[in-house]
Amino acid sequence: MAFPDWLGDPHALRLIHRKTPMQKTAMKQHPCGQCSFYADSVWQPVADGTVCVLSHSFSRRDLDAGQILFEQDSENCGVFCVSKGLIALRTHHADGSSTLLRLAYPGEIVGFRAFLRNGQHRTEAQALIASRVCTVARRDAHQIIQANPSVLARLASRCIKEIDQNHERIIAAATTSNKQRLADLLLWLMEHHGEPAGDHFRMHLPLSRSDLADLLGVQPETLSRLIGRLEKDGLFSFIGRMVLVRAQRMARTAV
Amino acid sequence: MAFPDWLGDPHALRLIHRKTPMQKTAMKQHPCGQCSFYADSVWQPVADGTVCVLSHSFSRRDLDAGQILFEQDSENCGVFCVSKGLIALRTHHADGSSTLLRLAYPGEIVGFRAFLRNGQHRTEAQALIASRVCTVARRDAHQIIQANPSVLARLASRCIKEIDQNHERIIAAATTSNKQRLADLLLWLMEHHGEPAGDHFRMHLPLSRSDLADLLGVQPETLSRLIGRLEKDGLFSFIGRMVLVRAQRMARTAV
DNA sequence: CGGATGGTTGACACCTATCAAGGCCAGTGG
DNA sequence: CCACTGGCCTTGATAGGTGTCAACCATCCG
Repeated sequence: MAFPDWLGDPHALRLIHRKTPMQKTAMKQHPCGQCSFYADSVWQPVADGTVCVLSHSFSRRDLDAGQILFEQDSENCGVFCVSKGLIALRTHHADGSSTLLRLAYPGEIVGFRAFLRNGQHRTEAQALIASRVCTVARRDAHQIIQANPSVLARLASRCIKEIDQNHERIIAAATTSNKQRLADLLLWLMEHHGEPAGDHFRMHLPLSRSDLADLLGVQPETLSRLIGRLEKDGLFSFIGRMVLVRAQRMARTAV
Repeated sequence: MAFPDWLGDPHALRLIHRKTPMQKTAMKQHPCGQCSFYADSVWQPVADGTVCVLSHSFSRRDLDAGQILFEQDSENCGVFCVSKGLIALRTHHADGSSTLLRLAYPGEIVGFRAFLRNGQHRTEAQALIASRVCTVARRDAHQIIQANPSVLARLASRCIKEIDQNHERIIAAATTSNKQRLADLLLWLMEHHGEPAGDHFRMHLPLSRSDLADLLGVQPETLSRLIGRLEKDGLFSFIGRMVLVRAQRMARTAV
């Protein structure tokens, strides 16, 4: 299945990693050792004595759908890693409206901008579905980075990934129609949330219509009409937040 | 004058720094010591023995208007710092069209994504006006970062800045009209390239119309009409690439 | 029941992309 | 000198897309 570049590779962090016996020992003590994203974790390079610091300031937190992980303009209190579920990053504007800027899936880091600039969050993080987030407290995270610069390198590489995605999003907005981008977005979401249903695929949308509209940069009314047009094309069906896609494989140029 | 957030603060790096005698000595040996952006240079933390490595792999290059600094899909060969002029980062698409993604002014770093991912450039860098760029070769840059992690921290902070700007750009695109964003963009460019002319300000646009259109995410024909509408409003005048703005101070809500 | 929320639909004005044509200007070659 | 060309930009016509305002519906909840 073809994916829209501006959303990134949905499976980028879903990797199976083989472990040597030595690595297995290290993983036992490492707080991320149990995590399926261990190999790509920004904390993976932490070893030896520093693991204690990491373990000490490490905390897991379960979030219900709709719950807020951190508020906009709040002080950063650490580095958050999504372990399960789906986190939405949005900004609230002065006029009361808000814009959904990014989705963060398991394996992705959240709140690192505020952490690196040692300041306030410019976005709000909200769990869209039941989620689990692992946190490393700010003070200790700084200490760990001090002791182990390759953690910083991994953080930087996440930044690069995000800049790349932003660029793809800007390019997609300039070169692709809204209808096509909605189709791309839906197929991409289907990769995460979809399940087979006969010859179809089906999912429960984790996003409200207005969040979807934000991701495309259009008004909710326009989104509603885009959905109508997609449905008329016959590839998608919509029943509330249930979405069915008829073709399992759909080229980006097919719509 | 009010600035559009999505373009960043045009004076962010124009700072006057006081120097202690000790700093003055360090600056004499430091290749960036003469640069007016020394205090904020990503290489500023480099000191002592490592300065030799830095100086050794340091090279300056002057570019004419229109000249290419690096090509898209070319291998990264170092970290580039804009010292003078204006660099445009654009991507070329398969269909022959291209999109201007970012402008880099003196003090800004260019090509660091390819450097950090140790791969190819995804954008092309072109000098829009006569420019000077300082380069630190890749191999040595990696060595310097290894020896001095705070350089990496500064690079990461540049990444954060770029992500912030991308976010502001996405928000601006979703909440502001194209006409308003063009006015914002012109005023922002005026800060860099404008000069007083009586009670007006005047500048020679460093960008073609189609580059301007790219920055707004519209077609060139639309840009031409937006310019016409701005001119009709009376705040701007256009004669080819010469732009006059009547009011020195113009609120973002004034258009 | 009343009200809030989330979503859809309609009407309308406006904006934009697209295609086509033409103007302006610098460079080129007769 | 002129004609020609190509790049850059503008303008016009037109169809289609989008924002905005408003009404409406379904659902949930106190």
